[in-house]
Amino acid sequence: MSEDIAPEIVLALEIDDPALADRLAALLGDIAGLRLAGPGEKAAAAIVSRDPRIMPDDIALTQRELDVLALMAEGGSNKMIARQLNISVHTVKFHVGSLLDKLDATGRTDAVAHAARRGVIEL
Amino acid sequence: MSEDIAPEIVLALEIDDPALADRLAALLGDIAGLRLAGPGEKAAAAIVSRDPRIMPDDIALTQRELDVLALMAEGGSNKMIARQLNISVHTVKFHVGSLLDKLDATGRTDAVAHAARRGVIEL
DNA sequence: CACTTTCCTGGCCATCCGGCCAGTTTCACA
DNA sequence: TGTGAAACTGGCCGGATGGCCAGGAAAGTG
Repeated sequence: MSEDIAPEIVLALEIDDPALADRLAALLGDIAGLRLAGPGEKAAAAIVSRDPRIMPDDIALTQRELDVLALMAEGGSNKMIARQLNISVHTVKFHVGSLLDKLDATGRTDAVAHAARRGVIEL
Repeated sequence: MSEDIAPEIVLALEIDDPALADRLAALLGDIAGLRLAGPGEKAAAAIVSRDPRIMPDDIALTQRELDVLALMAEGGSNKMIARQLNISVHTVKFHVGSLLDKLDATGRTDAVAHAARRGVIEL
């Protein structure tokens, strides 16, 4: 038993919804063997939002937009995405434009970041 | 009173490491107001692995690179980043180039995605 | 003192990106 | 049938991006 007592498990709380975050913090705040991570602290695991952060209907993404978005998140250029999906670069730009619009992003990098934050895509 | 008590928070436990998963399950198993999700059950949040996917030393990012990276993740253009950091666009490009190199990315979008995956930045 | 690292700046240029215009097809739904 | 949404394609063009070259200044280390 050199493995002396299990060290505390440090949990990062990464929840956007303040209400939910508060409730979780309260519930988890004083459990022996478990501690919430401070800002910037390294954690063994994180609690992340899994609620289908509902996307307002008017900005629901179409299947094709999701296809393009996924490839964007992989760092694909318009040209590469076009090849992957067997469509023209123009069409890719068209979908990218819609994505920037719907995700309220300034560019493709911003679009991917927003989508990831909203849980639309998983990095 | 009318605010009838907060409903249970359902947490999904998505940890690969069996040991860590077991310990967490044990710790969280009987907390009032909180319940672990069954298989397939929808959860309000999930506990995911956040193991410090260590960054090899040779790709350690400098402070300035982290500054630029953070602003990139916010969708900032080279010009905007330059203004924010009070440096020239050329210098921003220089740091972006280093980032693409170190993160093995094909472009700024890819760089941000990689950095997020590695836990270098938080989206 | 040399030496290295980090940070900084400039020019040049091919390519990519995103916004604008315009159009066609297909399919579901009223 | 017509009306709309989605997907697709094209041209055009200003600006952004990224790679290449070349340097300089400051701080820390041997």
